[in-house]
Amino acid sequence: MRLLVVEDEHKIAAALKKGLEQENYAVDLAYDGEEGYDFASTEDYAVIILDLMLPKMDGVTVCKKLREDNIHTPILMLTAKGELDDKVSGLNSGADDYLTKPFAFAELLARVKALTRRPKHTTQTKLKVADLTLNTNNYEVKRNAKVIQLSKKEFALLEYLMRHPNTILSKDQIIAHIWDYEADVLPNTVEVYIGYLRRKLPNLIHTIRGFGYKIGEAK
Amino acid sequence: MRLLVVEDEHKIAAALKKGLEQENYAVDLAYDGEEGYDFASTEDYAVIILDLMLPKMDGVTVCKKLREDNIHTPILMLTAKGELDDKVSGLNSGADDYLTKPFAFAELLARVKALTRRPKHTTQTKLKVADLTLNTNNYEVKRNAKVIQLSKKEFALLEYLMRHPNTILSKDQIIAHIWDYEADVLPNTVEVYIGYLRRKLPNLIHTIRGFGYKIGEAK
DNA sequence: TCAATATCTCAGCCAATCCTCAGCAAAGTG
DNA sequence: CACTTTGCTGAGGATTGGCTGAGATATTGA
Repeated sequence: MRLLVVEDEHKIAAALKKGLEQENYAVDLAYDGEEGYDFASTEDYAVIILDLMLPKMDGVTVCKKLREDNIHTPILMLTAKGELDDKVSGLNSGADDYLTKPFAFAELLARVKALTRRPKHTTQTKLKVADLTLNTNNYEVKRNAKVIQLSKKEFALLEYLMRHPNTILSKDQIIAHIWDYEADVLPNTVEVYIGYLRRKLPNLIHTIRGFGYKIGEAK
Repeated sequence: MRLLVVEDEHKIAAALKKGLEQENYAVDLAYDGEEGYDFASTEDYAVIILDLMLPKMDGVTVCKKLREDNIHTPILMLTAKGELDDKVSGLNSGADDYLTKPFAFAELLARVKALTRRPKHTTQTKLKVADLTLNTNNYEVKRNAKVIQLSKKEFALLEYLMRHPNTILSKDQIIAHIWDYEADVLPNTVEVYIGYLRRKLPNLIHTIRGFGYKIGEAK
């Protein structure tokens, strides 16, 4: 599935491209409004991720022009913090959803998935690994019918692990996925959260020294 | 595929050129920022490998100027250790990825491949030799469906051997590829690691006395 | 507002891993 | 065979990676 990211901050653009490609999307980048508009009106995208503040042509204008051209590709608008009015104008201009910076990548991914409208059975909302289930609709984690209480971060980490079974996820990947791009947390923080999860869910998360972590049945 | 390396330390520049050429890239070298900028804006490269600290014009400036000229060639920025802020400024200036010195050549190669975005099926992630498979996605090594545990260095060495089947790799080549250029390890270290691998994976790695090692079926 | 909870860092510990060394084995040479 | 060169391997010290308890700071909720 092909996505367009229109974002002038290269750091963010590069991070999104990398993350989305890991999730098997094909990603095109545009660095200003005009370029974004050109791409969007030439190519056929599943979703357009569009920053609000852009050089040459701002997001709202891009959005409006596309809608005038009868291009109804779903648009996810990125707005800087505190620009609440912009949210409104973003939605009025024809955007389908918005996200406030700084956001965690996992957050963006969830919205993109919602917009691609993969019917429910494709976007897994009930994840299962061994005797553990995680429901992303009601944020409930159960092990053998017993509910486990998790904090927000613990839940996000567990969800990420469970969405990538049989995959080793490095601490850096985990940080890039769970924390927002301004956060700058230490790898040790991941170790600590893995520790928390293991206390509540023993024998499920495995360390692969030098590489990262992996979830799965006891070996 | 043509690459540009902009690096003032001749030792590193030469090592990169040599290694990349062995991987069938054509490599141009530039030794300062101005020269690098000239090359980059004249020729057409698949990726630009750009040191941050450079005489005449630093990497960030080169990067910014190129982007202003609307040259969006993927840039891999090399930053010295401990210059964490530089990472940020590197990405903000328009670089697509960065690598902290000192790095192992294998590391750089992986990033270059990621940036040229040879789609997944072109960059082999599942290597196979005889009854042995190595998966670079989940770092899993299997022999006849049986998982073999390897340390990081062991894995890197095995991957290098498997990526060059029917090729004799000398100890020096192995050192240049797996260890970073500051490491300066003895050839004997390679012998030791070959020994470790042989213990875990008997009858696969062959010594060609005087030349090096080669992986393959028992002869 | 105050207490409970959550987030994140830090320092110290332990164990796996890395790498060197020295002695031995095997191969090559006259 | 004697001698040299090259490779192999067990032992062990140094280094690194990962885990955890303690605590400082931020956030939430009564």
